[in-house]
Amino acid sequence: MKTKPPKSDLKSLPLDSILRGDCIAAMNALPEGSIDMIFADPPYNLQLEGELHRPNNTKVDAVDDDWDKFADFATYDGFTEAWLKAARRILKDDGTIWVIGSYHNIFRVGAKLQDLGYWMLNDVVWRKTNPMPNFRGRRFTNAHETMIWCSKSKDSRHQFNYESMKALNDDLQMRSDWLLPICTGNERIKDEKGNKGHPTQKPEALLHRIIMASTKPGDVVLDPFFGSGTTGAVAKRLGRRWIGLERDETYIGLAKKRIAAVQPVTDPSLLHTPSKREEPRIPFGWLIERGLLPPGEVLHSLNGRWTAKVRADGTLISADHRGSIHQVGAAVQGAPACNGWQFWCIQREGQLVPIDYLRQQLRAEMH
Amino acid sequence: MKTKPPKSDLKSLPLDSILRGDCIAAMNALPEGSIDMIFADPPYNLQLEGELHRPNNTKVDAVDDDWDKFADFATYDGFTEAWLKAARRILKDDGTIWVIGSYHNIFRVGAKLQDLGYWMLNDVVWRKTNPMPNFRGRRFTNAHETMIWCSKSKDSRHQFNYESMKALNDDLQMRSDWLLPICTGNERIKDEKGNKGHPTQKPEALLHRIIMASTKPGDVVLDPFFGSGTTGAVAKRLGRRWIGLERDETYIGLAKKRIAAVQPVTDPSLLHTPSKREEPRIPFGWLIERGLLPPGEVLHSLNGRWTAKVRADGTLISADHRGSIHQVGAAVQGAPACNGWQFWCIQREGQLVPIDYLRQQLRAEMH
DNA sequence: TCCCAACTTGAATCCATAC
DNA sequence: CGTATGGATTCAAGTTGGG
Repeated sequence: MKTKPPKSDLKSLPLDSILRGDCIAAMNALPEGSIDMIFADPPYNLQLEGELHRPNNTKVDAVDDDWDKFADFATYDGFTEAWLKAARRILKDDGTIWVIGSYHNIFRVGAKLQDLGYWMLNDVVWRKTNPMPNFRGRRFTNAHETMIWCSKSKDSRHQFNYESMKALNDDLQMRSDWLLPICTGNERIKDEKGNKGHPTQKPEALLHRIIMASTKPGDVVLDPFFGSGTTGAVAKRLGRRWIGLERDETYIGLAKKRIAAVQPVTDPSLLHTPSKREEPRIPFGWLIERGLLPPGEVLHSLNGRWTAKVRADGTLISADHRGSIHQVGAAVQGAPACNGWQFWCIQREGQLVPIDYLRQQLRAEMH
Repeated sequence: MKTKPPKSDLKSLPLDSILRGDCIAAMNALPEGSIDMIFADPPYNLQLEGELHRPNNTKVDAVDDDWDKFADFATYDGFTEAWLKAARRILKDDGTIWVIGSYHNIFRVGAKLQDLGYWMLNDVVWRKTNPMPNFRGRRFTNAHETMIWCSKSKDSRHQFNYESMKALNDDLQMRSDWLLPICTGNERIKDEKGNKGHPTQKPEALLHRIIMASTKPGDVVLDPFFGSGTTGAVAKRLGRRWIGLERDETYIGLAKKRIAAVQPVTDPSLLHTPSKREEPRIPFGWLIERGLLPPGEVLHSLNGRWTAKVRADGTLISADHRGSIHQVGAAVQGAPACNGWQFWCIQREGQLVPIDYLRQQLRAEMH
């Protein structure tokens, strides 16, 4: 895509402010080709039926707001198409858009993005360090959300701050899976009654990474579903201009107050927020999945007095006991506890070698 | 969804074999409602690459009339719809399907799954320990692929081996993000010239987890895009039946040889993890009938705050409430529900012991 | 002031069976 | 079919409050 003169100048934009009303109408009222980056956190169209309780009988405070209710997929698709079209018109030719969602909506959003001519650059997974567990034990813990990052079209020359991302990631290329905690504690905006101000507030660290990756200082960032204003708060801190669109007057009030308190960072060297590198925990079961131990293999205790068989799910079974390597190790000895990694051994060239040896092997393979 | 008699018996299925030909035709020739789980690794929409290039080099702008590209997506969508429909017909009512893909195709596949009435259970992210780096430094390293797990419909009662997954993950719930290496080294199938036999061979560890999570021993697993046969190899090892569909004779040859060399785990106790849910039900009244508890015995709540008396018909009576162990437990606490087996206790040697202990005793006596 | 235990909470399509 | 009911099920952080 060729570099063009901007279709509008900054003065014609309602910079650093929140526009109240329907986001589609508001976007249609903005000048064409004027926005550098859009971050959108649209309704997810959750389809919840009854109530959900934790095992301790407390009720989960679910998202049941009217703004998340759609009659059916067709209605949701129509809404998605309408706002994505409006967004595409106001985006600069080299601008990009981020959309976040869960499995309830993200596949529909992604297909629509492609249908409308957006060009996918990445899908990025936000892995939550502290997701809500699955309380009924019927599925996998829903521990991530998906973001889609697109340019306006295939030929766009999008902004990507490769070096900044590399620096954020201990000098390794930033991957498409990001590990970040959900928004809790002091960061979570409260209303005057002390309740959570918005049910789906996103963490500032997430927006920090997104804005740092795909915009320059001074760029205009627009958020059509502004909510509690995380996008505006981080954009202001990072020296970007921002525009928020929001229907709900209460959310607007909370966001305004929040953003007013933000101090922009003037010294760019302060922007370096190194991410923690995670040390992967290695469950014993992974050795079986990975073929380092076959199901049915016999393990021997270090002293040779006991044996146990490896099961396909990573538990052990001995004459009288079944459970984890630690549990069975403790049980056969009648001990209160046992480190199964050191206690159980395999035969290697006539020697008994603790299974911890295999774990070290696996760790090395996983860096 | 109610348990129904199977619509076909195992004898009518081409078990543990590869059918050569088009997967849609092959699925249409199989009996309805006969498959427990489908794993599908469909082709990505790679023909898109060249065709998006406009001959006149005009920018992609007004999306609605960009019918060239729409035609490409439409072709892929038509193919996706056809094979997903055929797959849904042969799936048992309580069966599930897994589909893996990347951002090139997974959003279209996901939307189509929903449109066809499949019910999403999870989207699962396969995080690669060793992804291909991004050479141009214009995007994030593409370090994951996405899998969608669906039941046939909203009312299905899908198989999920919660305890096995928990065991595989050091006794913590298995999350929706899985860290596994890509398939390399000895596991990678080579052709007779020593080149890689299949371009997108999936790691056996991935299939191990999928099959362990969502099937029982003896279940029938079908893979409509069989390729190098990873699904068959792991299914055989884990005591499941399998059917592979594949067009390419070369891949079929490689897969047959590979699967023939697999040693199945024969001991069922290594494959099946019992769960509390599948234990036979013991009515509380049986404890009284069998003399384990005399009528009039006083039960104490686990925290010692409440008491209730056992009546001869197996109900309890407290100061204000009368009913089952669960009902009275819930009522005294003012809770929406209560597991009376864990809540109510008897005195044994000065300790409060949950009545669940007596249930276990009774279960043991009944083997 | 420090420490530890107890309590709270988060975008959730979260049950199975008998009658 | 619908309705009633037995009874299985949670992880990581942050906050609160007492000793």
